[in-house]
Amino acid sequence: MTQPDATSQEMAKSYDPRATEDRVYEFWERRGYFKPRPDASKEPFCIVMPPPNVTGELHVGHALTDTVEDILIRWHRMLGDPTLWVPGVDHAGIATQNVVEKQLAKEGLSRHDLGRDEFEKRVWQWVGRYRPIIANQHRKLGASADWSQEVFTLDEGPQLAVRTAFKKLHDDGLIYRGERMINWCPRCRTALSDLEVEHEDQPGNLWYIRYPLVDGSDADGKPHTADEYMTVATTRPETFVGDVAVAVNPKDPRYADKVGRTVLLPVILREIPVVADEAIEMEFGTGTLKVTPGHDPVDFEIAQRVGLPTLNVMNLDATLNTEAGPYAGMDRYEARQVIVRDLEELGYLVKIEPHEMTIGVCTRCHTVVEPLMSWQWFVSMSALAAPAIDVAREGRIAFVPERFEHLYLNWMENIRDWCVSRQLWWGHRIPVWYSADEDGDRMIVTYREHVDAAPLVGTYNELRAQGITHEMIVEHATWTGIEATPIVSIETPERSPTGGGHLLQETDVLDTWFSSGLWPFSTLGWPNDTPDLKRWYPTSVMETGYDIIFLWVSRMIMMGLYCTGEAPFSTVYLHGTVRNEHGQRMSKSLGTGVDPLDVVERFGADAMRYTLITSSGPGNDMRLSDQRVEAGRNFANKLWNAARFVLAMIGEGTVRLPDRMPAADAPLEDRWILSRVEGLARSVDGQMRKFELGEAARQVHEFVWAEFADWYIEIAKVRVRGEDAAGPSPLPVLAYVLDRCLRLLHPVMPFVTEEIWQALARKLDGVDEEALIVAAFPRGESGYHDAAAEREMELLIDVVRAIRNIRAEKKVEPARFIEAYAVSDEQREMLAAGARYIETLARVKPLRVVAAMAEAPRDQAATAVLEGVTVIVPLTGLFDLAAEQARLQKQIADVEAEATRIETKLSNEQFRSRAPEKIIAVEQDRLAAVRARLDGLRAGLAELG
RNA sequence: GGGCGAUUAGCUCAGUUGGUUAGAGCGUCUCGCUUACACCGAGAAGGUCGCAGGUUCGAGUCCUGCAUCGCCCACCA
Repeated sequence: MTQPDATSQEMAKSYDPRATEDRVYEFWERRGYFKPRPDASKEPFCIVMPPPNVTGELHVGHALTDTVEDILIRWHRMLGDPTLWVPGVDHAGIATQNVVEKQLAKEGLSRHDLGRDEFEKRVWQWVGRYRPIIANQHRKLGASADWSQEVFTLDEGPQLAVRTAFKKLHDDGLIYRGERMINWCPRCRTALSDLEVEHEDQPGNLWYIRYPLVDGSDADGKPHTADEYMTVATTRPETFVGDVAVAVNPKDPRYADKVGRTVLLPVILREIPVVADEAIEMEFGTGTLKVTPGHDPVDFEIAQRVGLPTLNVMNLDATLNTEAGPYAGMDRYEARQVIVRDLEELGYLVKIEPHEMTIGVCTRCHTVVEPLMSWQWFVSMSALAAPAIDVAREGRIAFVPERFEHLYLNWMENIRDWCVSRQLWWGHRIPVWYSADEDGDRMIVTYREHVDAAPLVGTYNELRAQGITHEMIVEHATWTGIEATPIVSIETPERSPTGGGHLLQETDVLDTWFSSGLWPFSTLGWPNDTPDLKRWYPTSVMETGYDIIFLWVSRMIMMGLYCTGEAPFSTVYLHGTVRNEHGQRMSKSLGTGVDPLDVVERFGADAMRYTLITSSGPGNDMRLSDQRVEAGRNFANKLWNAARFVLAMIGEGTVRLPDRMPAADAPLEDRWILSRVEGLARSVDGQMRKFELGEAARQVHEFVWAEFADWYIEIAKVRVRGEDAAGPSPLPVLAYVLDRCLRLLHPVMPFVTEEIWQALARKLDGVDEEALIVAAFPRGESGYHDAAAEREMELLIDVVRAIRNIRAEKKVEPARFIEAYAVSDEQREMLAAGARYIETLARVKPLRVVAAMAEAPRDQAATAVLEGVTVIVPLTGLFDLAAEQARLQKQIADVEAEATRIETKLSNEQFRSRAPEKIIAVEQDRLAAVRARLDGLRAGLAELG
């Protein structure tokens, strides 16, 4: 077998990710390991990657996504499941349009200067630049995705999927066009869905304005105002020009006699009625609401209930329109100032109170959003939501962590229709056409040939009558077929069904999340019944951040069920938000971001992956700091050096791995480490199945460092170097355990493990796998479990620790060998066998294993009492009687407290009668052990005098 | 106004069905350049598990209330 041109050279003293990662990745990719390997007998495992926006480079949130998904993918690949990870990129309509517009602005251009076609070309150039950058970044992170399957949301396939889904929804009556109150971003100049509006708390004012009540009319027919007023409280005085009524609560006695009368709007001099509606809170302000149905959703509803007209007083750029009389043309905030000033001058402003309020802003540009009436396309949600609620309730889709299911259900149960049309140029153009020949008078066209020229607005026929050709309209205009009949078609129609040939495609595009909702199956070929779709759909796991459950996850579930009849995935795994070390959200503009590639450059991808996956539990936010990544890097280095040692031991030869349970007379430490690594594999398997990926990684870390490196390797050194190297070689076990560790760790730290494994595998007999990435993942089914070995070894370790502890406390020079005794009856044989390890590891020479205290010197000796063994360390010259007494007394106090605790528990009748027998037995055993230790400690103290 | 999460060692976090004396990393202290690793090794110190009740033989873990912080949802102008 070949290897990744890798470790033919000597292993460096410390692991260098930069010298490894790109080469190893290239090896995997060249060998085609990322492509699924078919195995009809196994259940396929498929993840479709959440497509990052083409707006720019990956941030650390993407690194977490890649890490989690790559761990799952690599794990399943190693389990032998046919495994596919589909990568992709999102066109991100509004976001990408904004970045490209910003770029244009630097050249002093707007998109209108270029025109729609040219602008789209510019965006495609942007895409062409960033797609490879993004793909390369995924590679740097180690993502083992099948790059031959990479999809862009504006590729042919997804385009067809979008048109097909739109058509199906429309034909089923689930997409409709209508004039509704929507969120409008005056800067992006487009409608937004409710989810694209962020709510911010802002200090504002409550302006109290009084409207004079009308009392009959003057001789000239103009309304005559009485010296009575209705005072309203508003946060938006500028909208008073759009008021159509003043509303009070029908139960409010203060205003009962006013309902039915009219008031006169100052300045505008429009007479509007006083109406009653339950929605008015009597306690708020004056209990009187000015009703502005054109610019407030609550007011709109009131107007609908009471039967009042809607008045739009704003242009799409948030300046006031001609309805605003003297204020026409002013920006909304300028108008606010002028209007407040005017009202004050005219004596209509009663007072101003500071008032905290929440305000909606555009997610993309943070401009304050304007609620206004507009013709848009909507998806009717309730019918789509019902089955999507069922799949979660019935457990056909599982949420990890579970708590997010409630969040999902709560939102789904209160779902509202989705405004899907966007007045943008970048995106999936709505597959709707209007027939100019037939509906020319029912289409409003906005024609603009030059940017600086004011647009011409009229019906299609009116513009044609002015000499503007159909082609010019197609090129330079936007239009909306307000009352025209939409022709919905998957393919571009040649002519309308009734014959008209001048067709104009709807100029709006779809919300980016519309195509995102189709992602799990549009990437696999839907609507065509492709082999990929058959094989991989429904997918296995959808992994993404909990912050887009509504925006994305819910829509995939609804659209998946609707379009394919199946839930698009069986598990939703949600990760948290990665913050910087100060707990701040990452933000490019605030400069609080962490560049994942920079972290990879400094510490290596493995270190970052280990850190990301172990830094918090599933669904929880985390903080990423250099300090933590350093720990990950250190771990990679530790593993590297452990491997370096093992490989050096093996030298030029090869090793045959153990293939059966070690015999009972095999060395204790062999039986111990084999049992431990077996238990580790079983535990990791369990954690992985529960999606506790971080816990799995931590466990391997703990094992590699604190058991394999600290103890087994140290003991193996003694075995290999001792003069009595006649015993069995530790090499097979050393190699075997290292191999297990590499396999278990590979999904988390793929680079360093593959690099080491390639070097190791060449020295192993009986390994027929060609690369770790496709090697079998251990599941702890080798049958090496040995509880007795684990217990005995633990005791041996405790003996070493006890001696080290005494040495440190008594300040014995580190290099000096001292004499020590291990007194034990039952464990004599085991201690004798392990004596040479204890001697080396604790710097003891000699260790005398004796059966009774009488055989050990008691004068000027420190004592440590363990379970079944007492350690005696003679300290002639270094001994301090008082210190030793104090040491023993402290230990006695601790152990006595423990004994008392257990005694109390065991003498409790309730405990004895109600606790399970197993627990009682455990407590009894513990008490016996603690008492034995206590006896030993007391005897030791007594002997000191 | 609802909902969710967090609160465990100086710091950042684990602790997944309730059951030994609650763990890790980093930091701190004392030693040690011992031929895998100073990105290391040995030893140590450090925690009333936010507060108050409750359930239980037994609670960091379950229940109730409260506090602080954070997030999400929501039409009080």
